[in-house]
Amino acid sequence: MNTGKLKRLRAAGWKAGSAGEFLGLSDQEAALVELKLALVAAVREARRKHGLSQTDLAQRMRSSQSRVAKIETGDQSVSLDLIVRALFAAGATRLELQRALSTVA
Amino acid sequence: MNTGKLKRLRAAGWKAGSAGEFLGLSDQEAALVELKLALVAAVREARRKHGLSQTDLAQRMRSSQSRVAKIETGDQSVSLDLIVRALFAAGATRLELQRALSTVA
DNA sequence: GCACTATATGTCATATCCGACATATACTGG
DNA sequence: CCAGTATATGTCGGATATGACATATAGTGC
Repeated sequence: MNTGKLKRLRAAGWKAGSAGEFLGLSDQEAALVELKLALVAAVREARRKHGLSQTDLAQRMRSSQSRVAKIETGDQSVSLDLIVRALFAAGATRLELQRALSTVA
Repeated sequence: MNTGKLKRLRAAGWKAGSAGEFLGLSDQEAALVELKLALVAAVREARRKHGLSQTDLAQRMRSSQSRVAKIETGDQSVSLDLIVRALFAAGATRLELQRALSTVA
């Protein structure tokens, strides 16, 4: 077996670390979830701003109405990629994307 | 009759089925690719800034060195979700993420 | 009540992504 | 040269996300 690799991994450890640096994975995942929620809100806003229905947006993304609904309701099966694609397809600009990120708690 | 909606669409320059829609999709995809590349650069920057090797970062993300390498080389198998998770795991703040987005062409 | 539109929810086959592993390259200090 | 470290690339089985479809709910105009 490859114990050498394990040793190297252990030796490498978690560098750059004061105690506070030892952030749990859950914190990172919480940040990602909050980020997604902020963008999801931006999608709905951008879509309505441009007078599009979910079906309209779905066509622009080459997706389906049900998937757009899942995007906007924060369904856990929806990736960040899809959210951002929806945002652009809904006519949001990069600046609006940045602005949406500012609203993250 | 729901002509109000059509008016709003036209006013916003969003006629369904127009040539602009065709171009729109490739523009949207180009925007997503550029966005990913900007974040990928930010990952490498944040990782080095905190003195982490790819293996270190992989441990923090509960991933593998090879996947981190793929993230940083812009491998097409890497999702935006994973890039952002890497960014946070590398110790980047939400502000740094926003700043990275500002560098998109 | 009925037809129409918009949005939400559940399911499913398949497409895409993931971690892991092997391995390659390159750079470093004995 | 050799051993150790860092990064890159190819592959693969299993995990997750996707579009599509059916269907549900709710609102509007007739």
